[in-house]
Amino acid sequence: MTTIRLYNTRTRTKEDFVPIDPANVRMYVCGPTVYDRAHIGNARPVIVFDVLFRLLRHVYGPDHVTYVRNFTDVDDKINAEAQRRKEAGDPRPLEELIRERTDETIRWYHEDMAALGTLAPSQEPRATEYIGQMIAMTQDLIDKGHAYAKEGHVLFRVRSYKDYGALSGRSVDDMIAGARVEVAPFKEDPMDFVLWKPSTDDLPGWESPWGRGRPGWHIECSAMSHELLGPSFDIHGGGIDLQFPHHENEIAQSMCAHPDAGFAKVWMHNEMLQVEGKKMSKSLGNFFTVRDLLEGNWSGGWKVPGEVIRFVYLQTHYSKPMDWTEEKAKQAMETLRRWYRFTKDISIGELPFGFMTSLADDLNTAGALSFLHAAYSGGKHHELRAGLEFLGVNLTCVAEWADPEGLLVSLSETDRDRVSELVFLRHQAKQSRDFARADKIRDLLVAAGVKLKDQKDSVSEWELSPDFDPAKLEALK
RNA sequence: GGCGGGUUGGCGGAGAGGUUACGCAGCGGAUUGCAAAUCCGUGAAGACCGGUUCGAUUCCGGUACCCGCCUCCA
Repeated sequence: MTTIRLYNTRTRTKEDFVPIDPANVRMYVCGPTVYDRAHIGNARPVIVFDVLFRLLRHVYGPDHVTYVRNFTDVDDKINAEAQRRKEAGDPRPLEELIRERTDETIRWYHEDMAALGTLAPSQEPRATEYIGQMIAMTQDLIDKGHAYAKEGHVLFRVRSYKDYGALSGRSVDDMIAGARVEVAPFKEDPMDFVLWKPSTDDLPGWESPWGRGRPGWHIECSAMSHELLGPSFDIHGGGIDLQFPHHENEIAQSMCAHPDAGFAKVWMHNEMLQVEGKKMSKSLGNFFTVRDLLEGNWSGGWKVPGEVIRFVYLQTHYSKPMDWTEEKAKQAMETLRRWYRFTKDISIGELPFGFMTSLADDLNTAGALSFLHAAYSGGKHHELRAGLEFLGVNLTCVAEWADPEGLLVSLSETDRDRVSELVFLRHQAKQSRDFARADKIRDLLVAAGVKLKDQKDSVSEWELSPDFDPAKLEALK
């Protein structure tokens, strides 16, 4: 059996992965707050842990892996958007507006992530459907002396968990020294964090022993992972920016509520994504959603197929910062296009030599890809295909933009005749050795997005680029 | 200020204490009327300064620079 090795943030070492129960390998990944379209940074953990999900299913069997990824659907940004709609004149109650907004955002999320070739997790719990469990866990933490209620809030007593800060390598005292937060007066300790907070009438809220309110951010992951995966499970994943405070607080809550269980064994964190070397931000104009890329609504200006986006992400190890650049996207597209031609009609073979070893070595997707290149240049196209399938690069989807015949389907009769005519005219010009004319026609066709493949004696074969523009064919007299 | 991560050839990007990463671009060649596409071949690296070692880009220490987190952003 393949031994998977994973870098564990908790121990800061790469370890052999040994599941608690090989018959049910359990993974929890922090999912999105559903207030808007997912941006391309959100897509990174989704792709990274999708690859891990596929690897685990391969090694332990598809029915022996449980992957939970949550939706945070209680959040101030969601509330703000719902309130904006209400103020705009929508007469419906706030709760309904919120539900509509989160339902819509979840639908978008599913569409966009599916376009990236990711499998659906086993379960996708919504925070609002686990409020009862959160209240119960909060009460349990109070009962055990790890939390206290004050002025409608419930706060976690950080000093009651001796290992607080272990995951992110901080001590409570250091954090207080460097803290820039204003400390609420009802906190016993500046680092204590909220498990429950009161809601005003214009905010969504749930009845609780501490009055009408809503949960703090961190408790949802503790409550839902416990409910769906049990008090201990194998892998907990998310972006490195969640390491502190979110994951630190999750550990504190869960370890204090279930002291002997150990909570998550392996903690994995993906590094952040940049765009053209800079942090992605709306003010820099380099902020893109996945949908923006898919629809060509970004600085590159062209539609980036989901498989291409996925391929670009796979080229960088998850633990390193990744830079999204147009150049990378172009190269990835060319590589996939070339590979597609040689794999489309080929059966799935064995995985290429070295492929699985790389992937099992802390998810070295970039290394695994190099073995795909080797399979390609070695003529082992059925192995190349197997590797692509394994990584979730769906050739059926690639066909939509890489298959010349597929592109021709959408070509009108007139345009097809026009292209054929020009290709034939060029052929005639070549026959009569009028190379000036032949080259002029060639330049026109290329500019219009027609790719020519010259044959020895017969008329050239041709196919279309995705950017084919029939209007440009009219330039020739 | 505290904590964490990074720095590899023109660009992107991996592994390994000593032997070619790989991809793109470049260069040379095959092919072509010339190109494109395709194929073959090929030069080029390890931020800086020390240390360990027979030998380090790979291990250890320091310096510089970059990035992230510390503010419910993956």
